[in-house]
Amino acid sequence: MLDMKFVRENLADVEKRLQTRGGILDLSGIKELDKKRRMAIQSVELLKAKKNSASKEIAWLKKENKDTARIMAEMKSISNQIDELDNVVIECELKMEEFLLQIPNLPHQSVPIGKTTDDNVEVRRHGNIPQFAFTPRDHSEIGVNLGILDFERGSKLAGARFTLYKGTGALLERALINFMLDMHTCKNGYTEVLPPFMVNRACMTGTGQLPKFEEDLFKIEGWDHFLIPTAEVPVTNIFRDEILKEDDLPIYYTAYTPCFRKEAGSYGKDVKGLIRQHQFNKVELVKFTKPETSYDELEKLTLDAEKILQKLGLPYRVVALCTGDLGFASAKTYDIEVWLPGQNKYREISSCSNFEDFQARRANIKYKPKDGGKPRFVHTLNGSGLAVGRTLVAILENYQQEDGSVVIPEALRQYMGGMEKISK
RNA sequence: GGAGGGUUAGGCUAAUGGUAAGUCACUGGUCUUGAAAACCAGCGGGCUAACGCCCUUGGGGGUUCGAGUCCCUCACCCUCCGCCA
Repeated sequence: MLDMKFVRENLADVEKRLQTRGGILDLSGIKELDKKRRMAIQSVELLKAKKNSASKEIAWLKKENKDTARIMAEMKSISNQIDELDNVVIECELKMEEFLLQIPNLPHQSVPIGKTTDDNVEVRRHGNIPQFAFTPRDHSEIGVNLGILDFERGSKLAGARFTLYKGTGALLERALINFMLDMHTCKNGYTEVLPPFMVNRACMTGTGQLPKFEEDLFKIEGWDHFLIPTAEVPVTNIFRDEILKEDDLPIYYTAYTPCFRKEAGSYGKDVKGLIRQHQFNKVELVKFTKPETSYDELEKLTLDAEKILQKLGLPYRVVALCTGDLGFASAKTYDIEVWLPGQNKYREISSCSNFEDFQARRANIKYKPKDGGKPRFVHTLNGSGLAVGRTLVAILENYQQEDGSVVIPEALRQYMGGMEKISK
C-alpha cells in the first residue's frame, strides 16, 4: 500500500510512475476523498473539543448539585452532529483504503521501462550451456522413463497439475530441499523457520495477495483461511503488527514450504511436466531491513539464490524485470532463469524482489530507530532460493546422459547416500 | 464438540459510569574526567502554516450528557474435559 501523504504530495509523479506498469490509473477520486476527509475532521474535532469540556463541566455541576438539564440537552444534539461527521470521515477512509489496497507499488527508478517480458533486461549470465551429442529429452520423458515421476497417477490422485514423485525422484526432491536450507543457514546467514502452510486473511492482505488476487488462491471451505501460495506470506507476516528494534535489523529468514496456486488464467500453458503445478515445493528467502540498505540487500539476496545454481552447476541468467512485468507489490525484481535443454531456453526458477515499505505498511511492520525517533516502516524483500521442482527439472535435463540416466551433481551426493547417478 | 478465563501504549500493570494512573525497557538532556546513579523530557495515530486540538483500552454495534467500566456480537489467546496424529 502506498502512503497517502506521499500520494497527496506527489500526485502527478505517482500517476506517471504507475502508468509505466501498463493499465491506466486515475487518482483524482482519491484526491477528492482525501480533501473531503480532512474537511470533515477539522469540523468534527471542534465539536469534540466542545463535548469534552462540557462533559467535565457536567461532572463538576453534578458534584455541586446544580442543574445540568440545559447543558445535557445541548450536548445531546452536539453528539448527534459528531456521529454524522464521524460517519463521513469513516466512509472516506474506508473508500480510500479500498482504493489504496488496489494500487500496485511504485517501480524503483532503476527499473527498466517496458511493457512485456520482451522488455526485460538481461543483467548477467553464468555457466556454459551443455552441448549434447544426441537430442536432449525433456524432463517429463526422462523422469517417466526412470520411473521417478508419475504424472498419470498424480492426476488420478488430485487432477491435472499434480505429480507423484517416486523412489529416487522423491529422494532427489528432499535432497534439494535439505541442500538449499543448509546452504542458506550455514553459509549465507539465514535463520530457518517452518511456518504454517495455511494463513488467515490478514496475512494475505499484508503481503498483497488480497484483496486483488483471491481467485489465484486455494481457500479453506468454511473457514477464512487460505493455503499459502509462497512462504513469503507466513514468513513476512511473522512480524505483522510489531515494532522491531533497529539493532534487530537486518533479519534473514529462510523457509521450506509447499506452495499452492490455482494458476488461474494459465490454461494451456506448461500443461506437461513439472513446470507449472498446483502444489510445488520452494525454499524461500525473506529479509527485513532498514530502508537505507534494502537495495544492497536485494543484490545480496539475489546472489544467495544464484549460489545454489552455481553449486549445482546449472547455467542461468539474471534479468531485471521491466515496469510492465513487475509483480503487484514489488518495487524492483530480478528473475533468475535456469537453462532447460529440453525446452532450449531459460526458464524462471527464482524471483527476487524488494517491496520497500509496501508490504510493511499493509502488514504494519515497523522498527524503532536507535536515536529515539518515531517508529518507521521496515523494508521487506524476498526471493526463491529456489523453486525446488524446477531445480529438479533443470538437473534432469542438464545432467541427462544418452542412455537415459542422469548424473547427480557433486554437491547433492552427500544428501543422497553418496549416489552418483540415477538409472533404471 | 463442551466448560471456564482473558485481550489497556514496546513489555508489565492500575482505574465506585466522570474522560486512561503507574512501572520497566528504550532515546535524548542535565550533572560527571568518563561511566553509573539521580533528576527532567520524549517514547501509538491523525488534523493544523503554527499555537494547539482530536483520536487510541482486540474488532463492530447498543445504552448514556458522558463507556476501559454496563449490554449485544465477532475475532483471537489461554486453561480444563472429550476426541485425535
